[in-house]
Amino acid sequence: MSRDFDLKRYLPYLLNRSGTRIADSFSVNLRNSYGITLQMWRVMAAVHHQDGQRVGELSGTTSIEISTLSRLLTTMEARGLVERRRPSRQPGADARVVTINLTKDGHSLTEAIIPLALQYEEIALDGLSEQEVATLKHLLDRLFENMAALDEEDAQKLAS
Amino acid sequence: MSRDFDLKRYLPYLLNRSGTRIADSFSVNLRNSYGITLQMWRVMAAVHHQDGQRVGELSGTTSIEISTLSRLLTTMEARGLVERRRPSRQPGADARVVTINLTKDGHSLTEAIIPLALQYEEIALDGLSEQEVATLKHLLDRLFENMAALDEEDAQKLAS
DNA sequence: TATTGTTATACTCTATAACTATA
DNA sequence: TATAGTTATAGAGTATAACAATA
Repeated sequence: MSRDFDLKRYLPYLLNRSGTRIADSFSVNLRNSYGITLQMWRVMAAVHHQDGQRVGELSGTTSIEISTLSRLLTTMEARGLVERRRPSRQPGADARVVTINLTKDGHSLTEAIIPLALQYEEIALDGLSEQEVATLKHLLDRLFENMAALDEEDAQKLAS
Repeated sequence: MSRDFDLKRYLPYLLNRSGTRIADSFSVNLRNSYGITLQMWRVMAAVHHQDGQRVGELSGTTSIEISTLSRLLTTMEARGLVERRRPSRQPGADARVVTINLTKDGHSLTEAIIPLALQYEEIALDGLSEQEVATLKHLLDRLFENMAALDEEDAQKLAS
């Protein structure tokens, strides 16, 4: 084992295993209890948070790749959870844009799932102090921002 | 927007977006520079950390589903990165078990990638104090342990 | 020409279950 | 009967590129 690489203290490893563990468990529960996938929940939670997001924007907030998202939206539209809108001919509107809204049913389903989602968060954070929770969330935000600052060009230069 | 559900402060969301951002960027770099996938790297890093793990064990340490892993190992074996072993007829050995080792090439490739992996970690953690890094890693460990304590039976009872 | 979103294709990953060989 | 691992199949997700409509 390499002296300077300790998997058990390697951030991407720690991030991946806690993330997938929560995701996998919640995913099973969503399917069994509500018949939806985790990705559908992510879309619903994101649109619930901010209604009328563009498809590209939504791809960013959900971390779902845009072509996957476009087809996912078609499925969700067919199931009556969301609707696509071409922002009508307002002055200066960009007619290429498509915005996404929750339907009434989609909104109700989201509200119904939220308590379960919060229970999972509570279980994950069990035993942590308010202060620790705040610190953790703050630091996760920092990681995200730090990675955002790394563009593709810079990333390619890393492998030397 | 529901009063008690703030996506921007929702742990699974924060975890997922920082995790996928690091993973996506590293993944592109691994493919372009070394011709391997992120999942292959995860296997290599896990076996590098502890040689001779069983397939089931390795599924746990890599968070890769076991049937996916089994086929991935076949691919990696064909590329000369790892080898499968039936622990030979030692007294009391379980002949059903298959253990995984890095080949010499697999080991060299892993060692070659480690500096890049550490650079990604450094970028993600940029600007954080030693203390903050230690806290973050500790808390991510806690999350993982908390989720491990939740078995499937308990999980099903959550949706009420 | 560039951008927004959709669609097509091939590939990877997951979920489930059947299968083998052991125990 | 149960367990470790492999394999088969179908369904999701990703990567890439081509495409239509609009800017």
